[in-house]
Amino acid sequence: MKRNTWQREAVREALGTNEGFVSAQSLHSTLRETGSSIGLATVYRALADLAVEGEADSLQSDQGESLYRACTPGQHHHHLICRNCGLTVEIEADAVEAWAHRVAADNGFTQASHVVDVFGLCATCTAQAAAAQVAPAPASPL
Amino acid sequence: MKRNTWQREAVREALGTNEGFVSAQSLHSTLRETGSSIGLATVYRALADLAVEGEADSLQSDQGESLYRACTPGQHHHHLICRNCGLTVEIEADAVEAWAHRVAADNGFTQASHVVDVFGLCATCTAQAAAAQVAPAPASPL
DNA sequence: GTCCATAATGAGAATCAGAATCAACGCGCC
DNA sequence: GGCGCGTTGATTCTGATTCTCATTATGGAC
Repeated sequence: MKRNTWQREAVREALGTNEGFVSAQSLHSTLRETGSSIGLATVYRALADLAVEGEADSLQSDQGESLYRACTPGQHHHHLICRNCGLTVEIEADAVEAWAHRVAADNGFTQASHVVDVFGLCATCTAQAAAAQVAPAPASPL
Repeated sequence: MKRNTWQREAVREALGTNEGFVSAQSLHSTLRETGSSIGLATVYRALADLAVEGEADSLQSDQGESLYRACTPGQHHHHLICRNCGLTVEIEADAVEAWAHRVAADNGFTQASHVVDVFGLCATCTAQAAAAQVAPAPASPL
């Protein structure tokens, strides 16, 4: 039987208030900062559970950390992620789904699953980067 | 200046003789088994260099390990990977490239890059799995 | 061929994310 | 309210990867 604990709820809520992907470690710090006495192991367990139940998406950061984010349950989708601020947009990819299955079948593969994530700079961060371009770091003047 | 050492060459060669993705750890063991005295740190450095130079592809396994594989340099491509035996097929994905850029642009994102990998069971492993189905592990007989 | 500066190496320590352990706690059912 | 057992959290452990630093050996100059 699955029990409903405030810790699990706190993790779910903390995840929901975040618009981008967060690591288990930083989610734990955040919860501790809000006065919660939740343990790190519990955060890991709760996140793993949420991911299994389809209430959270997970992906690996460049550094190999697992990052999590609340998502629409029971629906397969992909992400468009700002590599600067972490802003995440859920995108549908029916075309890519079909393509992935076709490619797999063409090569004799069965039980195809796929990882499709798009990284970029969101409009805000693009604007900021453009502003920074006004005073770029000078190249070696030699 | 980049120097040419036999260690770096050994890593490149070991990577090339492998048809699937291998972890740094197992590549190191393999090299030691062949009598090489190469160090683990060196294997990591060599793999990181190869990845930067585009001579190797890397991805994260389920367990968070970094896996590497020799690849055609200077060419963007994706992978169809057998989740049982690790067999890897390079696939082209022009359609997906275009789709990724369009989706990014539609959402105001710039500098789009993407991660597209397809996992499945290769023909061989599918056949093996089917054979195993003949004598499945019995469910609880109660 | 020899010399030299320095990039690269390798053994081991350090670091870090995450999993495992286990006694204590507390939720849900009776 | 009592009980059983699922959950928690402090701690320890593990395993991958990175860092450190003395040593080695490459490649260019001569």
